[in-house]
Amino acid sequence: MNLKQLSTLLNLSQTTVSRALNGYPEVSEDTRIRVQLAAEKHNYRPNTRAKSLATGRAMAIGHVIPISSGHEMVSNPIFGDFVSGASVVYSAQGYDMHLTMVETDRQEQAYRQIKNRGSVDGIVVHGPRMEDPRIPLLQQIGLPFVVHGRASKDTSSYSWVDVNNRRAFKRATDFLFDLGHKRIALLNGLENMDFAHRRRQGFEDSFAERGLQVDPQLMASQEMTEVFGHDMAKRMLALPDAPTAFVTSSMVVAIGVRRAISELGLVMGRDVSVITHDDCLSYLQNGPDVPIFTATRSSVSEAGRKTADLLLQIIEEPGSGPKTELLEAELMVGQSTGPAPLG
Amino acid sequence: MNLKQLSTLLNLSQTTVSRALNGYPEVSEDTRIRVQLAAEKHNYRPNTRAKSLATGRAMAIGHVIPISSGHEMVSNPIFGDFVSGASVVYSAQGYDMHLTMVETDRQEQAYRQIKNRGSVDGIVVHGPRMEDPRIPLLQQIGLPFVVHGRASKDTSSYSWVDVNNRRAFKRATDFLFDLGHKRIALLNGLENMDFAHRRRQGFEDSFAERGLQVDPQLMASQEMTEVFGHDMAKRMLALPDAPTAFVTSSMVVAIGVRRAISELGLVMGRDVSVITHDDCLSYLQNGPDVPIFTATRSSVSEAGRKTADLLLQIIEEPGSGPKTELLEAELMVGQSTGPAPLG
DNA sequence: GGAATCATCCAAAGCGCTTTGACTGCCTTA
DNA sequence: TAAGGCAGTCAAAGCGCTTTGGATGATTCC
Repeated sequence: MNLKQLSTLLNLSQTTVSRALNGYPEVSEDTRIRVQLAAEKHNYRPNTRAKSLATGRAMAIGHVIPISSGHEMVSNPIFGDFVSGASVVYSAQGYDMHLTMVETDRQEQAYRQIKNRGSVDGIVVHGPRMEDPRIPLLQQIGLPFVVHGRASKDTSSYSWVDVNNRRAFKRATDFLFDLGHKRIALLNGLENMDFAHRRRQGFEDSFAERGLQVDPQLMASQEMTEVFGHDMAKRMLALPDAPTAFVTSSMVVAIGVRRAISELGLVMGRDVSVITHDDCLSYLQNGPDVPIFTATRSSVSEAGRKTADLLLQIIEEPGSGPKTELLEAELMVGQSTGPAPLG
Repeated sequence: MNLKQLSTLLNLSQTTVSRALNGYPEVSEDTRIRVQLAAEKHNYRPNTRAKSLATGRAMAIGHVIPISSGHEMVSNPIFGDFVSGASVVYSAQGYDMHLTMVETDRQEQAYRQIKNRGSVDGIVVHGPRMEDPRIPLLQQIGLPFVVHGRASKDTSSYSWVDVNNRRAFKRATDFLFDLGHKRIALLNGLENMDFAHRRRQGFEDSFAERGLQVDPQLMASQEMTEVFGHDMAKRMLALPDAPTAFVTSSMVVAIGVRRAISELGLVMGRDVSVITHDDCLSYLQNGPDVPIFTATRSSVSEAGRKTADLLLQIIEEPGSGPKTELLEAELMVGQSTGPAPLG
């Protein structure tokens, strides 16, 4: 059933039917109701492609996920939750969501293509690097966008939604210092990712405030996997001057650390403390009542919602300038931290 | 830059330019090259919406993810990897991917809407239940689809890609029996999900083959979280006649079991054995050399690729009948299993 | 030499929708 | 009573592309 059929069926012009359905005032209440009923009855929906051709609005948002082409591509575990947060906003406002996964080295082409094909009104940029060419590119080609995260080295103004990673990791480290820990290790994500760099800064801020130096042996930075957490923790705990506390960048890494700790016959929270960042992933919850891990917590699905909100605002009122939102992480005390062991 | 501009620029008709770019023979090699060069230079891409309006092909595939509306929606951790597998296939063949997340109770409306709006050529059905109304619905409205998984109670013929869950879980259980275990527990996903039901069948098959009865106390079925694995294992291990082995439905659950085991001062692989199903999620890898967990392994991103392949085949040659693919899981021996402890 | 063939190219219709501009009657207003 | 306003409707243009059904010469064939 399309507009034409529906309109001949009703003995009306396509114009009138269209107006009736889209809530224009130049239609009598009687015919509007008649039209709506008929549309309902025949399950009529305007064809998206025709509609957006005519209006110039795609009513769709693109999400572009960079994937590393080299080895097995690591799909970001955060992604599912982020997207499901965003999708709530989109569907509430009648937008569709398009997904594109692009190898890191084909980014530019991909974004240009997206722009020219005109199938989305705006896009969300995922996984920004410290210096990210996508941002100037998108500004240049004039496609509305919001970044999930930031690109530290980009001083231009653009829209983003980010967690205050630096502050969160400073607070986490402070918390451990306050408990009397002195040897504190950081297991971070890959530091070409912007968020990881900021987290390291927060970690170092805390040391600097106390006039202390970070021991490079106690910092590692890799893909955030369970195995990384385990292996690194095990290696560090075997050092002559082993750490008594760990700060980790994700729950999965913390779980690896926990495994290392228990393999060494130690008890987490007593012999070794662990604080992790917790993205509140739906399938990796941090315990029900008292959390398993003490954590800096910030919901990534919430971030998805906020990002989508911002992007739709920007699209609906162009020229309103860049919008940003900095989310603060909560510091939730769980069972994985305790006072530094004596001696 | 659109077709019209490009063609006036080249002093050619839109027809010729279009044909040149789409590889039709009625164009001289000279002009074809001239056109292609110009298109390249001005970064021309045909507008997707116009193109699909004209051709009737959307060149896009929809993925519809059911989300439970009630509590915090649990986004499937599998989803990211599945989708990234599928997206490789799509982009290789010039298809886009559309994502829709729909509350479970609004499914029917959503699918009808997708069909009528005509923005996709086919869809992938995620998370089938044992008796899933989406399958007859899609058959009725005539939208090509492939199910990731199966709906046991639906006897009609439709296309699907699935892991042989029943066989995998039978083999896992057999393996434990062969190691001398007698008290074996199953920590399963929600059993209204088809895959979970099949896994339970496999588990029970193994018992039946030995003339044994499953102890209902040793079976649990819930959302597959770490906390579920931990709490359930702890409860079961406290039973007078505690299990010596666990079969779990996901790595995350197995990790919870591991925590329970070590909290009780036991050693996994010696005092208690664990076999899990491993979806080969990119961010939750099961150890590098010798896997941490003995596991039935089947890559979900591979399943994504296969599903996408099938769906595109179905779309390109309609009427070729339903296609199916049953993937066998490998049984990988790791460090989490060993002979049943004596006494 | 005229007809038939072929290689190239083009004008125009059409995909399903929105939107502009115009056209009806009918009701006010001066 | 004539002019103006208004509510309700419609025909047609246009969004950017593909595709049908010719055109136009150039080439070949009898």
